[in-house]
Amino acid sequence: MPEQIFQNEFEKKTVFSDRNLIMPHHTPDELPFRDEQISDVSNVVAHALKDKRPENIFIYGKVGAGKTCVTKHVMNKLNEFASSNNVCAECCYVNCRTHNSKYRILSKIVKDFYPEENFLGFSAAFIYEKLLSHAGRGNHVIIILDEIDKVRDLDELVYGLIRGNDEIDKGSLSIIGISNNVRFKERLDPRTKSSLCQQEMVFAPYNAIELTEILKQRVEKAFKPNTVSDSAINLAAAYSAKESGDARTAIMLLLKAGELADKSEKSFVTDEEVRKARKAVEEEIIFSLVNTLPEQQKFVLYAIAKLSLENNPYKTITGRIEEGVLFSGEVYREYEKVAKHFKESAVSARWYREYISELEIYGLIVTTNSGKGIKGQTRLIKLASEPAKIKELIESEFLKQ
DNA sequence: CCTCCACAGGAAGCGCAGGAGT
DNA sequence: ACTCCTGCGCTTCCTGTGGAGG
Repeated sequence: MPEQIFQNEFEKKTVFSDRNLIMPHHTPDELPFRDEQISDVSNVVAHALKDKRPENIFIYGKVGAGKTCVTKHVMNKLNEFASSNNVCAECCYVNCRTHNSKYRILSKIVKDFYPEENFLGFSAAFIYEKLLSHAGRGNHVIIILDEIDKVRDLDELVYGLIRGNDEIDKGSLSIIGISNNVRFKERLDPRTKSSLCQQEMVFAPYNAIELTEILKQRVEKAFKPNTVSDSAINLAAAYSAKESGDARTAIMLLLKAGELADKSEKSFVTDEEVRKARKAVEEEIIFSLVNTLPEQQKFVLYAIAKLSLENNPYKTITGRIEEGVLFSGEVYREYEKVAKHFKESAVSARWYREYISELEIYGLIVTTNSGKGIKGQTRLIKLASEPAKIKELIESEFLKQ
């Protein structure tokens, strides 16, 4: 039986030549339209090769604008160059989503330098000293903090690392911070801010033309020749450019489209696959979004979906007629019923409004302020996607438990 | 014009979990 | 091991707002 499955899988036709090259985490050798940024980062980092401390860099840009790719690319090149020329400069990459405190970051860095030793359970001070003595031997250490906004005690971390430079005669410590959150910089301690932002760089999102070129390059490497039509690539680029200019989702879109082609045993990826892939990706996002919602918020969303289905007689708003539009108060009362049904107590009306605002930020619902024709001031709520699907999704979630 | 309605959203404060300091 | 502190989710209370209706 397994032999049969293996044999089938082995013989299965595929449009991919090397699927790994189109996975989201893969760092490509070439980064189109980022030459300027690469040389900017390299110029700063290059000081380390001349036994000088590179300035700290703060890189800001939206998701999928190539921030991580560019820094990782420069990091790899620098590490290569340093080791082949016997220079004591090294980069160390930390993703702060998983290492989100000073202690975790420091242990991760030290562990990278001494892979054979185990630092679990050692005090923060010990690990800090270990890092300092490593740098103090003449090493120029550049620490890349990706998603730096996720660090809980960033002020202390930055302060500690900067101050560390005063305590060592040789070598140095520098930071490259990467973030996609604009407002995060504002909450920083002014001293942290000024030392972290010695050099500031902004990565603009890609436009449709650039995305097309990026996708073409990836397709050439990851797909078999002539399996992806030009218009499919253009479509994927156009979708992503319109929404965010995000290269990562554009690439994901093509990966998904390729998978769909394989599944239906087609040997080409066309517009149709890209369109289907987009729908699938959207649904996946909604699915995971809804799944991670707190229970009470699921009740609220469920109440909205339920009412949207029931209230089919269209609600009239002066001048226009819309389907599935609900009043805030009406939803709250329904939500109370839903919560009661599941034997949970409902949150207060005030907090329910916070839930509504949050659901809107997530893009699960759309709200507008009531205008003329409606008593008082209230919000009109509408589900952003199909009510039946949302209702079904949440119902299946609760049946599982 | 005033009052009422049906909410929006700010401010203060409460209870709790979990991390830091001792 | 213990306190202390802090952030988080939430409630309570309150003021503000814009249209309906008298």
